[in-house]
Amino acid sequence: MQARRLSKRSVLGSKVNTSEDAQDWGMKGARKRLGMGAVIQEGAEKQRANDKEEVAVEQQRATCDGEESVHCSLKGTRKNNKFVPSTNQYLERHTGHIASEKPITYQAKERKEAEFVKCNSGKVLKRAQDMNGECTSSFSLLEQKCKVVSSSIDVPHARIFEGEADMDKVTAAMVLTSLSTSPLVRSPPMRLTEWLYGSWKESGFVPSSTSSSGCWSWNTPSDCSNPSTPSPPLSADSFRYFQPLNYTDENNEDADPSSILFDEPVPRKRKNSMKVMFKCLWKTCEKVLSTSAGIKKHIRTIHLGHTGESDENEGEEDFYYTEIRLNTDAVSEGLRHLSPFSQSLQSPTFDKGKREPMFAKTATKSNSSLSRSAPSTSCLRNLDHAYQTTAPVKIPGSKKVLTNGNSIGVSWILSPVTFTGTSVSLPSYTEIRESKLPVQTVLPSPPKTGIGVRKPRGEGKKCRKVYGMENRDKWCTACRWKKACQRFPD
DNA sequence: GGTGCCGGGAA
DNA sequence: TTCCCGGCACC
Repeated sequence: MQARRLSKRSVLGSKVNTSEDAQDWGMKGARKRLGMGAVIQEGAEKQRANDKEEVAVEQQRATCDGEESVHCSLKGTRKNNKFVPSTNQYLERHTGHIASEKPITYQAKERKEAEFVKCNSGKVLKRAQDMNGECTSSFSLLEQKCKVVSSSIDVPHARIFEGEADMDKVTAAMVLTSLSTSPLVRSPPMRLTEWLYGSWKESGFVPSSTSSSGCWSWNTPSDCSNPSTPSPPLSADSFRYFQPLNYTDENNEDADPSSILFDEPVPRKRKNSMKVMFKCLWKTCEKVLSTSAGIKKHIRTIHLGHTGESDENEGEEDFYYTEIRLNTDAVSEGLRHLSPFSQSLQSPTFDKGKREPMFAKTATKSNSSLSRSAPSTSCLRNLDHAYQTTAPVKIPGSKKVLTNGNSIGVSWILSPVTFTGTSVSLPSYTEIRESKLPVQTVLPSPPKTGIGVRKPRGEGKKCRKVYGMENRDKWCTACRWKKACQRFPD
């Protein structure tokens, strides 16, 4: 039975709340909320199916200002179409998983009556009850602009089989009738990692026979005004779900709600081939937002724990995010792969999971020192023994002019050549691209016969020949020290 | 072999 | 930094 119920949930939902979770919670019924349209038609006749109280797991969606929404799997009870989440469920706000059923560490995050919990690992948890749609008002007070939307998650082909609407739809219909307002309806969120790993299409989810409807819907008992609009199906166009949900994003104009509210997705206007996103570099945090303001707010709020809008530590969050460019331009893509910055940003070997915030900070802060110190080593050496500098090294694929101090190619080209002995990891931050690297003019080397070839012996007489071994004390210091003669230089 | 001097060690 | 020297390349 359990499996049957669980199977009703969407793929995305099943990722959020696995059947294992349900077992652990002793769940007797995991209900999926379904498309509203069909529910309204068949709601009454199956109302009684919801009259009994049962342990349930609700999947809900919370969308907060400046953040992508998260799917929450709440454990609780259901009676008369009212879902009452169990108390003391603390949800990890990014995944929606229940991270704890006990408060961990109360931080100074209290806003109004709700609890805002931050555990030692840095995760910010929120009590499940506050995430519940029925607690929208208090949650809104808590998060101010936050909206909490209860929803299940869509299955693309659900609308095809709307005729098979079943009890679950009825349930949704019943809830609908109690709704009076609704938050802005958003498309189902899809986290970057989930999208990348294709959990949606590759999880092998097959709708059960009891419910083939996979429409994702929203069900906020007290906060619903656009109740019956089915969401667009996930498809190849689901790339657009990269666009994080952010109510206050200034750049959100391309996240046209109308394209989400209706069946047929409106093709997103394409300003150019590049889509710049901002990715949180906090350990284990994969958050990607479309604007720097959004990611800053995310970092400030979630990771740094800054509650207000104070300027305290202003700018610190800059160290914890990076810019990524989601492009559709293959040419520029190839070019960027030549850059270490791009590589560090996009290379699959870039281990984001191991990136520590402090590393990011250090790397960025060392930016200036890096650009100061490392190349200066080269310069010093060039100045010290300019006559014996090694031959110019060709960098395949590089056509950068070394005399351009602002070019990002400078450090890149110099690093493998002159950073000998010490591996220098270049920070992968946007700032370095824009920072004014010290002008690093590589001194032109005189013609050489080859690397490591000594300078031709000078023709002029040296102290040794002039004064002879007998008068060694008359030699110049360099000659006495078997260095290049300073008295009779070539 | 003589010479110039680079590279590196010791104080 | 100064002093010294092994060792290499050039003549």
